Amino acid sequence: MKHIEPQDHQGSGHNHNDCIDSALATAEILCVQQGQRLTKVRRRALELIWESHRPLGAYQLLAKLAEEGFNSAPPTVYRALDFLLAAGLIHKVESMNAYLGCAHADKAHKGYFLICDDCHNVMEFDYQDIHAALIAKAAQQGFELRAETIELTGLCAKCRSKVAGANA
Amino acid sequence: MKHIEPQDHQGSGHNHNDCIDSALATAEILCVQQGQRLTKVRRRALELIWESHRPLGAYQLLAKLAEEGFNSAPPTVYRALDFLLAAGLIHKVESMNAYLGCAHADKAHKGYFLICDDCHNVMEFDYQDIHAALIAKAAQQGFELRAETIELTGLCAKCRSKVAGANA
DNA sequence: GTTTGAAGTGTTATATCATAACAATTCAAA
DNA sequence: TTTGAATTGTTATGATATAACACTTCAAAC
Repeated sequence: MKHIEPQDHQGSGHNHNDCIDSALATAEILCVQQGQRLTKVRRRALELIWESHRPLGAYQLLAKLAEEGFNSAPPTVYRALDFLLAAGLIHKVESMNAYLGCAHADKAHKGYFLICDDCHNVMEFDYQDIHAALIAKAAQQGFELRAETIELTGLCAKCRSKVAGANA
Repeated sequence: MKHIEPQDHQGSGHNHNDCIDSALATAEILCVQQGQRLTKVRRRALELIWESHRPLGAYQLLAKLAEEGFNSAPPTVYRALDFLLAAGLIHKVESMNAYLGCAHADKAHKGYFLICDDCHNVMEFDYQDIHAALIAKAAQQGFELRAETIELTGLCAKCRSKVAGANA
């Protein structure tokens, strides 16, 4: 069982800017390697998604881009999102219709998420045991797995103690 | 590891009407037990969802209901869907924005799905091992699990052989 | 350095999914 | 039968996403 990589860093006492910088650097390298162009709007979209501590909706992102002088029509943002998704630089959280920076874009992986119902923070985790079990389970049915959407919701540790405190 | 309960029955040589009847009968019993009212529109919505072999979109369902003289405004269908979801009689497939009859509404369970990218059929499966592992994994992080969205996409056995045949 | 063609972007319009708010009706318990 | 909660009707709007076609950019081929 591997450890969780926290996707959200609020309160963890470190400089989130480092994460953004690191994610952007990784993105640049990956795009060059794959002959993809990380254009201005794509790059800025990725930064903005990373700057948000929570999954960002397409129209929230569009508003931020528009503020900075980018074209403010929906296709702009959806094209950027499509690119970033295809490049594995972000994930879509299906149950929230929102988008999240991926902290390990350089490693092939699935996005497994723990989503807090209260603070809406999301942790991405990697869990090879479950992944292997799901592949095996699907194969048993003659099913060839392509993608996995694993989104778990509930209460994070911080919000649980907050609730407990309120009740005390 | 438990066996898969096929949610879609096309080609499996049995009478799908039996499944619908059984699901409806279960629904009636559950509603009575819980003091809930399975009204005309709710009942018919559930039947229509079951009659579809694939997850049904809210507006597809709305169109079918409208054909039969039910009110054709969106709130009608979303209210029915909300009721059926809350009662555990249907599931929402988040990655498709579509709704699916639940074959074991009488047993508390999570909806785990195998979704074919090609024919869009969906199989629901129950997998206690994974469920337990996910709970444990979440608990390890101090996270209290409430709901799970597990949606696996790929190619079902039938579509795999179809593709193989086309290439032969 | 010009051509050229593919990739990317701008723009308008529209499709698709979902809910807010308030009025009217139904239905069972008091 | 009243009465109040649940349900449904109705209008409007919000939220998410894509189609279609024109225009621009940019790098490789010439």
